[in-house]
Amino acid sequence: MSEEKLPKQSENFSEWYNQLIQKAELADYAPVRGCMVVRPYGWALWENIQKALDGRFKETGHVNAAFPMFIPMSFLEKEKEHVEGFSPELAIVTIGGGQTLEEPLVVRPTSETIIGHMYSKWVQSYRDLPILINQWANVVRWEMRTRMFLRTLEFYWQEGHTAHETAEEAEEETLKILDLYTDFAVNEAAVPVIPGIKSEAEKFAGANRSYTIEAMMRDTKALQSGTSHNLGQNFAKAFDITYLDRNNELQYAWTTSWGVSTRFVGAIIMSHGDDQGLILPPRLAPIQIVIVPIYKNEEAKQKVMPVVKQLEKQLKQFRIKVDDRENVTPGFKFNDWELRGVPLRIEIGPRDVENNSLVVAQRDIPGKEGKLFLSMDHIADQLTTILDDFHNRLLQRATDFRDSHIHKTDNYEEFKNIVQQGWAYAYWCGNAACEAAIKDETKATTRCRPLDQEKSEGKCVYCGESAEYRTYFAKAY
RNA sequence: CGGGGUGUAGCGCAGUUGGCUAGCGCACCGUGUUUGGGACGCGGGGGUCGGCGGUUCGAGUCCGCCCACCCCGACCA
Repeated sequence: MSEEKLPKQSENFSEWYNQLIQKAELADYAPVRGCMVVRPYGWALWENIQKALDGRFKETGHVNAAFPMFIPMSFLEKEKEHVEGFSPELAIVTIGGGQTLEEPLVVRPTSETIIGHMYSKWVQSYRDLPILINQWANVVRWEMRTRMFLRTLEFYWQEGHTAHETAEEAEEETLKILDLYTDFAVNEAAVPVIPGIKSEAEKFAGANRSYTIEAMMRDTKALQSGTSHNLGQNFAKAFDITYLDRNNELQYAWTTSWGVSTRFVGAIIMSHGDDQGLILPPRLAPIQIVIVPIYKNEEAKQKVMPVVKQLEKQLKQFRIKVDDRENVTPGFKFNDWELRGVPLRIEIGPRDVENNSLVVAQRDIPGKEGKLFLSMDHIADQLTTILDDFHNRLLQRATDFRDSHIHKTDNYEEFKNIVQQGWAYAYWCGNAACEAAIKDETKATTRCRPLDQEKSEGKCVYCGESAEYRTYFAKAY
């Protein structure tokens, strides 16, 4: 429950974000720098994200397993790019049970290495492939600068790790997962994302190719919201994942990895929230509908509460909460649940009981405009439709916002202005030097080259050399 | 790691040139009146003043060291 008003998004987006997380009780600062405690409301949201993703993984033939959190230091060192990428941010355990360990143990920053090690034991023949394993886990990356959900020392995620017979199958898997992530983001979270390919500089340490779904937050910054990597044979060679193929010849397997983390909670907060607080997408919201009973005295309460209880039973198919707190006023409750982003609020007072009606307030439409005055008849069906419409409006609003802040440009001066308040969509020659110079001069990084883009003729927005594709450039989290 | 800032009740803060039993708002507990857009009265509980050491008759206040966190930078899937 919170008393003071939230800062306005337009005035201080970053404070808005930090305070909202605490006031809405999604998470709290832990006593360790850079770590967070995910509170029940935040975790319930994450659980719904998990459910939506996990179902999709299972439908596409993946299974869950669990690998250890401790990884021998030497494993990390087996893949050169991988260790170079991760060594600055490793947490390393050197003492166990009071004894200095013979070999330090790394707290996993990601599990390619230890899973690669196991796959080399499990894979002998092409008949053992593909392996399609996912794990839900926590990982640790010792970041310099942290932010709740977006970048914490420890975070929760799923990491899928697959091994395949051929390069083609691995690439197919990588793209299949990118599609799955896109479908999840759009249809569950109402977060419009742009699926694309990462530049060499931005790709995963040890991957041949990294794909991403990029989302625009309401301050126009980009957030990488999920990634899918084609690891080629890099890890197979480092960990000796070999198999006898159909011609009885020894081959290295082709592997992939992919992940979505608690960072996605940040994506939801910053894609949909407004000055009143959170707006949660109905398919993921821990509470989809809150019922606030309204009465002035005991007599009115006796009339209202039985109807509320009856309605609660009738609406079991929804994630529903009756706010029967006696110590706060309905007005307070309205603001409280709006802060927490509950999509729909049902108000039932004596007048409604008389009329067999109720009031439904929609979180995304402020004030009286958003209130629907409905009959109790067929109320569940009505609410189903209202929630679907809600989802569609959220998605539409986020998409419109994004599209109106993306600008195509072929001029570097214009480019510099665009990335101050949006994304630039510009030709880039692919040269890392241009990418680095742009980052240096504008703070904008390459986000991705969208997959649905046709090859065309253009000139790099920075150096003027010929270029075949446009790339999104933006400031990013 | 560099620059800046802050540590006093759960949160936000005040506490003057060192001086009485360390205060205020919100939150919390009890109670009564309230309740369709953030209610109010009355009565309560809660503190090793970040830590250690020093100066002093006396330290939240002055000095030294340490610790933690925040912001900016460097860094970063």
